[in-house]
Amino acid sequence: MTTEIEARGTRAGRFDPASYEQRWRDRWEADALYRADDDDPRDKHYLLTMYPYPSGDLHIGHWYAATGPDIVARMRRMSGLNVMFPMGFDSFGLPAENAAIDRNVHPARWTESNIERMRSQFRTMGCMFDWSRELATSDPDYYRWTQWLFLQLYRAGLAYRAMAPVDWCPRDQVVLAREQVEGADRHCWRCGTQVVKRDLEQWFFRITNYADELLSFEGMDWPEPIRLMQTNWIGRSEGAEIDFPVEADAADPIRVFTTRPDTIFGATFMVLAPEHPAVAALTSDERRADVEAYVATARRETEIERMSTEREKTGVFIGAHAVNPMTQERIPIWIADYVLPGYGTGAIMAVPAHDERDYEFATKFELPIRYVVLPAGGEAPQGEAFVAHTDDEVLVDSGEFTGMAAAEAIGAITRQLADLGLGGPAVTYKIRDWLVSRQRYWGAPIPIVYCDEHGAQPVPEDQLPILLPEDVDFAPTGVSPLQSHAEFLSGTCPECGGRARRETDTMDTFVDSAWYFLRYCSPREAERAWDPEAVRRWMPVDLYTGGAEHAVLHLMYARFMVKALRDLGHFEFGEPFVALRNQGQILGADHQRMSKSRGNVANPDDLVARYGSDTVRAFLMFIGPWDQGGPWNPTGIDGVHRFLGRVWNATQAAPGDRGPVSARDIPGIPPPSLAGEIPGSGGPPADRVLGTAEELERALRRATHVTISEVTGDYEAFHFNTAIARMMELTNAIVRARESGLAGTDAYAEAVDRLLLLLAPVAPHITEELWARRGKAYSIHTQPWPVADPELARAETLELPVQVDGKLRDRLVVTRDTPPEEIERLALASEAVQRYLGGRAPRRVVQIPGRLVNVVTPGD
RNA sequence: GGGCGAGUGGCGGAACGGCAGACGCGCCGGCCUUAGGAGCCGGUGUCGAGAGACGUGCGAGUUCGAAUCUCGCCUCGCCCACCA
Repeated sequence: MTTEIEARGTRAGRFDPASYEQRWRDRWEADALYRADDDDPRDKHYLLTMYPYPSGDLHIGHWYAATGPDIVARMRRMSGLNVMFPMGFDSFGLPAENAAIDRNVHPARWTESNIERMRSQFRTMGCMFDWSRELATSDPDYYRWTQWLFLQLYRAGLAYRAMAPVDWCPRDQVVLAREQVEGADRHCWRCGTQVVKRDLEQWFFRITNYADELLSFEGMDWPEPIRLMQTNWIGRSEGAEIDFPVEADAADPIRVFTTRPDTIFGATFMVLAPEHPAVAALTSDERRADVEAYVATARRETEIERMSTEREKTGVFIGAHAVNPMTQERIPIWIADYVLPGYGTGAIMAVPAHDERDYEFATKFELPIRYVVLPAGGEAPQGEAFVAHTDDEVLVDSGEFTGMAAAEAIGAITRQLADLGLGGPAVTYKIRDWLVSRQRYWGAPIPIVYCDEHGAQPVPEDQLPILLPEDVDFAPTGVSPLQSHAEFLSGTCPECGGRARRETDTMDTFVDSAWYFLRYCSPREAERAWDPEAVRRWMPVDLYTGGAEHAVLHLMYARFMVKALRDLGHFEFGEPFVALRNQGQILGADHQRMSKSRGNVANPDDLVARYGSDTVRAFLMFIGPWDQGGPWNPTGIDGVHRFLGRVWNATQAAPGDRGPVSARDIPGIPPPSLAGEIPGSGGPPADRVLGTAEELERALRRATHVTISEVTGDYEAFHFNTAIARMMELTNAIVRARESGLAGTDAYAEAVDRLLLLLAPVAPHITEELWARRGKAYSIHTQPWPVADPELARAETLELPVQVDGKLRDRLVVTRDTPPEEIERLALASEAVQRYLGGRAPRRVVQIPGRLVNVVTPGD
């Protein structure tokens, strides 16, 4: 059902989106209007928006996310670029398997039907997706190459297998990557269940090799918050590794990592992680029972309990001593779970005077606290650690280094330790290698077999893909359903040709998405993952858009993958995404994240059926800044629909159509009461004054060219809401112009044509329809982008605000070339200004040319 | 606890250090109508009859001039969180 907007005073047809939207989409499809041609001579432009998981239905958030980049893609194409804007589906993943368990439908069938539904919903949006490049990661033609990629990384030593304590989701029965464990309570990113630790043999990608390179964002136009999050996640710390000799005979020294080697004279004890390999050997007989009990407790604890800062420090003395290499002092060795096994060396020198955690521990267990760094001339604080790290700290009580500035001492002490062969400068990172094994069915099988004789062996590339069998049992048992599939399990060792057992884990779906942008370049390539020529042509992605929630997941994995493949010689570039923009998230009406379980998912289908696709697109882009998002509220969509209705009417005015006249509301025409007059001198009422026809046309052209300039800038900056506001203003000006009898003039035609071109990226259907109705050549979407003429955009008169002491008191209308002395004279002559000046001379008159005048009174 | 970001009418939101509230919703009044839940026209920050005064979370500061810059505080959101 369509709202009718009466076409007053015109012979235009009804504004009825249902009558043309589908028709134009069919035409674009038939003409392959949006297909990106590899051989196009124009400059390439690769614009990508993150592909969705095929969850079932396209919701309002998908529309919101896709419309923004679609607008930019369309504008850039009209600006003369050969734009590729592909779309596909991230179709491996757990929900498909859960659907299989819950509803007894095979994941493949469930995924296929979801893709089909979402593809058709996507098409109603009227985006310029190049569907000829569509891909789905669960397609064997795709995951064959995901497996191939695994083998490339394996051969390069970037994929390895290790026993590791891993985060395990007890509900989804699957291992998670560190990046997939969220929040203070350490819950699963997917289902929210608290994770537990498990020791398992797992496959890892060596992303830590690229930690330093991933810290560099040089030449990348990425949002600052994303860069910060990645930087913090990588967590580079510079400091020193220091060996502490152990008293026991024949024991190796214990190596610690510290960022504050300048505090070593205050190291009064050592703490090892309970898991530290030296613990068992160093523990004295009389302490062994306590130590073993503590280690066992620590092992049983969940990550949550262990990581809590609130919790009181615990630990035990292991009955051994080390020697502080600087003081030669004998210091006790403790174990405590606040020292983490996976970071640094898993052991610390404890400096309670200068570390809050060590301070708390020392206080509880009555260990000595010695201040060795203090503010210049300051005193040791009472009852707390001194952790500040500023420029004016000096060492005290530190032997030969006493009196040295702390910043300097860091280097000096590290050097001396290095000279003594007791360590040296070191760098550590928080980031861990990427755990890619998943004990699940619906993913790309890891292409490895295990031979009794030859161990883990890569599957030869010519045997790819390793296909997922269809006939499996989907009960969630904690092991992959593939483990009970005899036929799948049996493989052949490439070394000896003997029987080998297949790896049954599949790959994290983030492996799939770490390279899909490469596949889009040559999606039908049968013999290779990609055609190097096509990748050279299209990559890197010029502009990538998507949600900020992928800051440390997908976006970092994709960067890693590209750097690894570059180093393997597959291409030259080292970054996949030159520019990145994040859309905000559309929340449910209840301000919560939209989810089926909350029942707050807004579906656009009803709105599209009622208002048409263009109105929904324009409304979504109008509600606020695109990068901000917000709770979904369809109130106000009528206003946007009305706007398109006014466009419909205004653009179809026949010569001679006119209505009541009001020059007042055309932007650029100053209120006539002020024009050319001394302010305050009065004049005829605004709404009865007419400009001449020539003046009205000039004003309309000015409005047109100002709008071209502003809308172009707004689109480039992703400020779609203000761009639409500007087009609403131009539309209102055109409606007024028609009422003034301008329909049929060149200025009117120019305004209408430019408005349609500017609006085309936001509302592709109505603009195509109106373009055709105006007898213009198909398609509006291949027309050149309008360019503003600065000469026409410039107003010949200026309206200057006149302030007194910074407060607006009057306005001055002057011609552009009025000299400053004249402006000052007019300002001072103003009645309002005189009132505030009270006969006194101004202390000062500030003029910002073309902006305003501020008269400063002498004051009291 | 740390880092980042945001607080503007009844609502969504505008505003290179220079006219606060663009544009739209809603509301009020009018027109047109058998009718109006359509459409069109006008009004709409708050207080005040008015002139005018006051207004961008709170408090200071810089400036001729601050929603915008600086400092402190409050509230909300996101990310990280015993990372030595």
